[in-house]
Amino acid sequence: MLIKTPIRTISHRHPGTQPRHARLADAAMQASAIELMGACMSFAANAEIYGENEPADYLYKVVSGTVRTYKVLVDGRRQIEAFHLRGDIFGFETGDEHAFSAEAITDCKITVIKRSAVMALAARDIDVARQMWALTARELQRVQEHSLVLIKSAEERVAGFLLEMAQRLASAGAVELPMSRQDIADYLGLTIETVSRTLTHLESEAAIEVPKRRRILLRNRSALRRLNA
Amino acid sequence: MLIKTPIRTISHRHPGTQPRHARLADAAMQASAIELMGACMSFAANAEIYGENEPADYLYKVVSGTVRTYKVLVDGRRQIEAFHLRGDIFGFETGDEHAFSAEAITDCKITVIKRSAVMALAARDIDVARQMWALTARELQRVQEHSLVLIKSAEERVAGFLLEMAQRLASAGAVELPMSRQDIADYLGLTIETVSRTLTHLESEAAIEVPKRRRILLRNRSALRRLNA
DNA sequence: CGACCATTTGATATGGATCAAGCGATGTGG
DNA sequence: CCACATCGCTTGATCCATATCAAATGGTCG
Repeated sequence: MLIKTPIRTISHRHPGTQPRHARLADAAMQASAIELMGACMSFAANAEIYGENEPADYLYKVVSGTVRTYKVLVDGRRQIEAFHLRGDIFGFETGDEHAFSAEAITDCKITVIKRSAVMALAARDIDVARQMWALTARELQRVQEHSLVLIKSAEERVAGFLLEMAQRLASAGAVELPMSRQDIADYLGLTIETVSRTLTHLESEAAIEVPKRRRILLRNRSALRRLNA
Repeated sequence: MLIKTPIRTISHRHPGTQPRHARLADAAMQASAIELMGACMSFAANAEIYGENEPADYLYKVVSGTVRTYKVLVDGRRQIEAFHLRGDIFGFETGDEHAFSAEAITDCKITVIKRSAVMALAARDIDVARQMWALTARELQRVQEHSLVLIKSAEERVAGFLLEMAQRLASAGAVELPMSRQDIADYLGLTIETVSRTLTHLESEAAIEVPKRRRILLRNRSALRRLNA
């Protein structure tokens, strides 16, 4: 069970951006208060956004592009914890250090929010506190679902992944994957070879079609859903 | 990857307990406000506490005994999401339905708290809101760690499990396991045979000692920690 | 004592990892 | 514009960890 993934670390540190103070006008609306207080930053593909064990001073919201958060185990295996797409917020860890590393998969624009500002806000404004709670709860749900994936067979994992991506990318027709096969493998706890073979197999069963490597058409969703157990 | 676990469902429904209103004196202390508002109930070993998809109207705190929360996949595989020991709070799901089922592993005493009461409290008292957030965040962290377990080898999983239990049960010397081998297997995503064999193997390596089936002595923690990767 | 259930142990099968090679798209220098 | 290198991915062959099937063991409870 050894997977040696070469780790790229094109560092690209963000400075101590001072967010201007946010207005609270519309705290009930989805993450609105949080959105207002951020500073926008750009990251090139494969740039590091933050590293494991760094102080978790910021929250991040994806404006465009895709981000992976992951952990590298002592023996070099990499487990991708999540893919973060446009609109997703990530980086809110429990402790005051990041438990995962984050990297841009594609070129990204990301809103960076000082955590202490959010916390201060949450201490005064109950709606902000509840919003943060809701975000954490949703993340919990996502991780719970993902950990169910990890006990399934390769085919079930890949089918589930495709359905998840189709849903989250809200793509009519084709799913345009932003991530490499290696990323998918490390997300699903499989090897790149198994992911590749499974895709080939699903294609031979006419469940999917792969016209380009990163473009996948879901031809038979119910077959995929059936596999999804 | 088929695991057929016979599911026991000795039903034992709890009534609509009306918690008396809580005092807020000491909200800063560990879950104190929450503790005060509960009604205590008893569950026999293997009794169902709640089922998947039931309305999640209550929160639960283990006073004594051990609880498992789990999900049964369509094909009969059972994945145990968590073991809840004395002091743990469980049942706070994201939606308004339980995403998992909960059963008493041993005879249990459990404090049952009406969720709406907690929510009402949280809407007024920011400390309660933050406490709930903190609990959710801790749970998130636990699940994240558990999902890392699921990509490891059998030996790593079992070693990790023993260390986790030793820590949580805070047991000097021996770990007294409240759960069966089948429970352990379903928690670790292994079969009962593999769990058994792995324990035997760890014993033959003098990393542990198993004087009784449910009692395990950790003889060489650093060896276990090494395995834990 | 006898029956039952949980657990261990043994034999075999298999899904996915590993090792190795081939392929196709993209980019680069001549 | 084409040879050539490179990179990401696929395909093939083999191996191994863990599942599966089957049986023995031992602890518990009537």
